[in-house]
Amino acid sequence: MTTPLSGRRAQAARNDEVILEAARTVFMRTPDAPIAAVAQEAGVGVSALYRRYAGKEDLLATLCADGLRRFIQAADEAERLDDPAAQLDAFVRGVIAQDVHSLTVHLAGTFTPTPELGELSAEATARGDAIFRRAQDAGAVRADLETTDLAMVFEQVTAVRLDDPARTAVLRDRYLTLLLDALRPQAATGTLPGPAPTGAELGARWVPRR
Amino acid sequence: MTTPLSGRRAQAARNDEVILEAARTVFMRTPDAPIAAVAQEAGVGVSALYRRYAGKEDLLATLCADGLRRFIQAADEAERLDDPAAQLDAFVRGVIAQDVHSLTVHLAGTFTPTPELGELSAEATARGDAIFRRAQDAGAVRADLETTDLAMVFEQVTAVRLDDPARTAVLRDRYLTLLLDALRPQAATGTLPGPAPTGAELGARWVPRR
DNA sequence: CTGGACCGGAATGCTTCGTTCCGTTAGTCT
DNA sequence: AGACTAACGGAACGAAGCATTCCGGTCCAG
Repeated sequence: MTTPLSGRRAQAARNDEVILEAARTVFMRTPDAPIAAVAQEAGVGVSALYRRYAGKEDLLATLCADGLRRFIQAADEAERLDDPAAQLDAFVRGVIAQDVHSLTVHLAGTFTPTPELGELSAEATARGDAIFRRAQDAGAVRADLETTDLAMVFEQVTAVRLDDPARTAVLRDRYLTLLLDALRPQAATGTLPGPAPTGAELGARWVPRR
Repeated sequence: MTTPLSGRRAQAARNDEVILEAARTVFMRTPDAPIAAVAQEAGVGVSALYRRYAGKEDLLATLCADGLRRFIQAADEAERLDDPAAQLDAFVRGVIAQDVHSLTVHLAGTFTPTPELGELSAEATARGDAIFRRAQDAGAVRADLETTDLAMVFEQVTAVRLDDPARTAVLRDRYLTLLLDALRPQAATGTLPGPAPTGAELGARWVPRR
């Protein structure tokens, strides 16, 4: 009943999930890990991987799309709250908790983008933008910040990384809390220098490097 | 008069500087760049490099020591100011402006450490600690922060990185300003979660990986 | 004029992958 | 029961990237 499929076929179906999970684990830790590392983490041979994905790019693109869906899902969950400030808080924490950034931006540029990824990316951006704007309109975010700054906040917190994943999560929570405090208008002592990142600057990361 | 040494020897002496400068530029942008990239940036052949350094490790260690000295120098300059709060501000901005973090932590672990590096590192840590403590004692820094948090702030701001170096500097200034605002006691809405990083956690990055 | 310090850059040998190949196993079907 | 074959594990292969070495040239110094 847990597995409607029997024997061999069930094993294969289970492997689908195990492999995807292993890939997420491995590439989150090391974006340029070899395929063999994923196989080892999953406890399978490399051929089990190539049976499911045409190549490394294919796997990476799948993971990236998955990451964008998690990003959108984090927006969904956050928007269930009433207060715009609470929404932004929940959204940002959700994105960081799932380490979505490692799954998207850090993987982007290692494969040629598909149309689907473009659409997902556009939706993700729009959703984050909406949440941010509402919080800002509600006076919960200092006026000299823009939506694109959010991407950089993700980038910065994601840079906190130790060998131990659990410890990393705790530390990220620490600095995320610090940064969320910083976003409030009350924290401002002056005006932030420089223009915020442009969409083009952020989008540049999606084009394959070299 | 610009070159007391003549002809061939002068060229060589000039190359010393050009090569080190090129190495700094290249490895700051790409910590795992090939030697050939440094040679190209310097406009020389690879043999000019190997004439001066025993190998890549040697060059990297030199660069790393140089970075630590810049770190200490940033502390020197900051301490010329009177106000402890201003000292901390100047120190942090100085470290980021020179991208010292890319020159030290990001390079560490790619070579076997020398005793000299250990000493430099210890001094650098102590100097940063002193500046931080004074600022905190003066009430300019929230009480739930520790010196080791400073390292993580550097780590995070350094993660802001675009293709254009000039633009990167501007953006880092933007987020550094945001973070410096966040360090003040007035910005706190609660207590930061999780313990700050330990010295051991930060030191782990200096041991060669794998 | 000439020896040799300095160089530029090709050649070398090694390591690290992505991908393919082949023999094996264990459900499945008659 | 006895093939048949989907699904594997993992070694083998070939391509790339790179640190380091080597082999002529070049151009002062003496």
